[in-house]
Parts: sequence; C-alpha cells; structure tokens
Amino acid sequence: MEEQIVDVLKKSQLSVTDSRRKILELFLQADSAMAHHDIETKAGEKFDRVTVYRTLQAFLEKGIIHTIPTPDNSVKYALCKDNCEQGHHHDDHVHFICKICGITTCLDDVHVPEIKLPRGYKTQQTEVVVSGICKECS
Amino acid sequence: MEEQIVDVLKKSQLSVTDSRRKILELFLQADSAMAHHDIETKAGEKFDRVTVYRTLQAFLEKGIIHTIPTPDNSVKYALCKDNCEQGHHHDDHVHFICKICGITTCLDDVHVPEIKLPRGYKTQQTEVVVSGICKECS
DNA sequence: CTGCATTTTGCAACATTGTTGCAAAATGCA
DNA sequence: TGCATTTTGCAACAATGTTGCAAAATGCAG
Repeated sequence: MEEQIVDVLKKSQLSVTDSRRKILELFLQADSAMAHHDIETKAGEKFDRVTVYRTLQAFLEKGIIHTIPTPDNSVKYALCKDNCEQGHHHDDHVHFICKICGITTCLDDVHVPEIKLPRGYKTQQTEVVVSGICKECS
Repeated sequence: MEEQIVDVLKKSQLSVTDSRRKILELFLQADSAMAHHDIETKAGEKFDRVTVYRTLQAFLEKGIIHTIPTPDNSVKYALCKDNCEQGHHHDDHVHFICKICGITTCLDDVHVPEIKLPRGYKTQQTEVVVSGICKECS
C-alpha cells in the first residue's frame, strides 16, 4: 500500500508529503466517494483544513481523483481508476447514490450512454448520477 | 404574467407575498437555470438573503422548481415544466451546461435514458448533466 | 371592510465552507 | 549535508447556509 501511494504521487510529479500520503491512503482504503468533510474528519486532527483543500485540488489537477455532482449538491470525491491524464479526467462510468445509507459509489462497469443533443450543441462530457437503493440496503 | 404567478402560487397552496411573486417572476422570465446568488442579485436589495433561501426551499418542496447538480457543484435552480407534484419532482429531461457562456439549461425534449444497473441496485431517479458548447456559442 | 389567527419576513447571531498571503517547515536534489 | 523550491499551518477573511424570535404581512371569517 505504502509503495503504491508513493508510486502514484511520483507518477503525478507530486512531492511525497505526509498529508498527501494520508489522504491518498484514505481514498485507496475507501470503497465509496468521500465528501470534503469526511476526509477532514478521517484524516484526524493532523492536518489543517486548508491543506486538505489544497491536496484535493492537486489530486484533481493531476487526475488522481474526480468529483461527483450530487442532487443535494454536496461535493464528493473518488479515485480515478485509470486512463485519467493530467487535468483531463475521462469519466465514462455512472455514479450511484443510495438514499438509505447515503453512500456514493462509482459503478465502474456501467458506462454512460451517448446522449443525442439538438442541432448545434456539442457534447464534451456527460455525467450520470443515479439515486436509489444500493445492493447492501435492498 | 402577474396572473400566472398568482395562479402558480395558489395552486401550490402558498400565500402570495412580494418575495414569492418576485422570485417566481425571475424564474418565469429566465431562459436558463439560476444559482442562488443570481437570484439574490436579480431580486435586487429588496429581499433578505434568508428570505430567498426560504422561498427557494418552499418552491422546491412544492415542486415549482428543481435543482440541477453541476460538475463544479454550484447549486442551480430551474422551473419545473409540468407534472411535478408536491415534493415529488419528476425529472425526466437532460441538463446542459455550456463551458463557454456558463449557462445551464433544461433540454426538455431530451429525455434521460434508462440505465441498467447491476443486480441488487434499484433506481429511483436518474440525473444526466451534459457539458459542452451550446447552440449560441458554437 | 375590519379584526384576528396564522404565516412570512427581516434581523441578528451563528455555523459551515472555501479562499488568500505569508512566514516557517519539509521535501528532494546536487 | 546544504540549499533552492515546494508545501504546510496559521490568521484573517469572504461566501454560503441555518436558526430563533419579534414585527409585519397575508388571508379568512364575519
């Protein structure tokens, strides 16, 4: 794990610091998306709020994580699985939010469909977020 | 217009007040979704920030407007076109965000596709937000 | 039209979330 | 190990959202 963490950071040309190590570890351990607040809490009192913001910002820019828009507009972050280049997240999977347990997950195997738009519109990115009841809760 | 405004409010069992009138008017005039901040600004200095929050809350509950999740997680609100019952918004259209002009619109004619989820997951609502370049900007 | 119960508003105060500048500390490279 | 560069933590601030409560507005009955 530690090895993997350092590896990811180096590949992204980020220097290896305690906060980045810790926050990346949280993402690797998590099986669902996390809100900023979750991350702050889970990281313990070790890190300043500002550091968490800046670390997430750096991870976003490097394509290590991506954000998930939610209907209640709370920001969630999740690890990018692969082929996410610098600053260019290629999100082709559907996100799921359970209305019971509240957990947000990436359904990596469910791809976003192509949406046919009216004449004149150009698609650059499509976000699909499904809300409902997850495997565990049903 | 004024007639329509009063009509909508009465149908939703909301008493007709200045702030509700004004804010509903903004929605009826707007051809795109508005952020809370837009509404506050456009309503002028006439209304308290808190009143705007509470008015939007009331409109949401009554199904007069709906929220649109955006990738940058800024909350946007737009009028519901029809068949939105009390507290039960039935959102079956796709939302579009232009990366150039920043405008968020409801593509009422573009319906959200059905997403087939893995065994065990139950869909209650599907949100589709497409980002790209709009008719006007391309 | 008037009076009155009820709802809504505005204010104040507060909590949360996010941003910026800068000195001190940590990183990584020679 | 030393040093240039990056990152962190702190402080201060801005923006966003929430709550309680008294004053004002609404709408309904008479």
